[in-house]
Amino acid sequence: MQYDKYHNYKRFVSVDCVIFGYEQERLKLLVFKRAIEPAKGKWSLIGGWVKEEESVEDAARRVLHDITGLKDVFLEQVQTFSKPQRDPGGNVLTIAFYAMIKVEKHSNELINEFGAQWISLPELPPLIFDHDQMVQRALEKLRLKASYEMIGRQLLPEKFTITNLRNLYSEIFQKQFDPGNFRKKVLSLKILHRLDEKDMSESRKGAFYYKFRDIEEVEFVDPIFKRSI
Amino acid sequence: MQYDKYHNYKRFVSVDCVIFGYEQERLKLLVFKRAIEPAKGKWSLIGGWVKEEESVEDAARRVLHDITGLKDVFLEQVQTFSKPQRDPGGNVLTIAFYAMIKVEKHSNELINEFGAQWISLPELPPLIFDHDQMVQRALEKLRLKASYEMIGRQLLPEKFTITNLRNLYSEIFQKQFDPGNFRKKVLSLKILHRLDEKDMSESRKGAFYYKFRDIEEVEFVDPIFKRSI
DNA sequence: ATTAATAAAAGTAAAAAATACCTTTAAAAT
DNA sequence: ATTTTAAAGGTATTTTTTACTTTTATTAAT
Repeated sequence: MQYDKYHNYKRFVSVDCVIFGYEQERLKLLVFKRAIEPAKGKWSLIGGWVKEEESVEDAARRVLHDITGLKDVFLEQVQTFSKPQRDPGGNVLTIAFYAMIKVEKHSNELINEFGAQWISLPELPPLIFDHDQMVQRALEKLRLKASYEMIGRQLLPEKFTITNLRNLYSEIFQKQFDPGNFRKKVLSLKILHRLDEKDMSESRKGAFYYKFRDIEEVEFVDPIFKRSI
Repeated sequence: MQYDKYHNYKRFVSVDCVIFGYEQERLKLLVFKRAIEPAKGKWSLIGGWVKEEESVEDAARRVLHDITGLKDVFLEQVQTFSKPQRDPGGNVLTIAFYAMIKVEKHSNELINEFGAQWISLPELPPLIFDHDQMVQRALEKLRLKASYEMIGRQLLPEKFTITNLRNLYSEIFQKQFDPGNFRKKVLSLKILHRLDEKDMSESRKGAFYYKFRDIEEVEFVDPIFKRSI
């Protein structure tokens, strides 16, 4: 390697994952009891070392797979955190990711084994190191994404009602949306497909189940907000 | 250090900077003739090693200062690039940043010394490694930023005309904006302060110079696009 | 001194999008 | 048959965006 003389510029590199899920009409985060010192037993995000022969995306995907048993998870970089003192155990630079997973799909045994728990945002305990910051930035990213495209495909179960989708948005933005206007907006995007089945648990009339149309069918998705620039 | 047993997870870490400037009514990038092997003499972004005792932001700021002589430059993370084979010289993980600087303010001697050049986007030559990707992602970030807040404070000279600002936006988005509507939008944000002086070089009537109001004066800046969510 | 030329500045009308709010509907429970 | 409920489907108002027109301040030419 030509850069060997620069060996003192080497750093520990890890990834940390902010894992979003949606369960019982609440937006939740998968958090863990940390398994190693320092801060062993404290609440934290799940993370892992980045191996020499893998990219940070590969590492995050590997960590997620080890924990949830899931492949093909939605994953996006949040930001790199690199203050030399951020981790009292050593000078570790870490790349934060956020993921969205369908809670009902992942393997619970793995989660129990790792001392993990799904916790809704308002109930989230303080996390170790700068993990609270990571959560904050991940939320910002999620909100930004949700504001220019309709998300839910990665979080909601296969079939869901418009009310479920609206409630997901309420959870993400911590505000209420007008049911009629939200429905109008969502349906105008033409990304959903109505099933012939209804969810009868919430009302007399029942609410039609919908599912997201396959991405291949959807030629062009309008942004949620039309903008000129 | 408690993590010493994990020493094989150490990686070379560098930063690379996409430096935006605005000169002669064109959005430009500061690119460099690479000084070291491999790819010595080829066009590249400016980069540097991240030292053990600094954050990646500190490193990027240091690199920028060394090149331009400027402090307090606008700087934001773009994304981490980490494919093991991205740099043929070694397995280097790099955090890309983008910066905006006022071209007229920086020291030209430093730039000449480093074999640097301001080049407009359409004229940009192919860059080494994955630097073209970095430029693309930086541009996306810049566009996103410019679409929800009025930028220009970091790129334009102290005083400028609305036409200058509109032209900057045209360069960023590669499209024309209606002069009347752009003016109306910009002035409605109340972030500019009109001077009593005119630029007479572009028209008989002359165009008033403006400058950005101090950030302290500006209580709340409307986003460029009002959105509900 | 008057007029022509120019981009800046200001204004106006139409279209589109967002918002607030109202009515009807389908099914279940009484 | 009636009541109840959230869902579904409106409608009217307001706000924002877009397209286009008119006026203005100044210089240069006549």
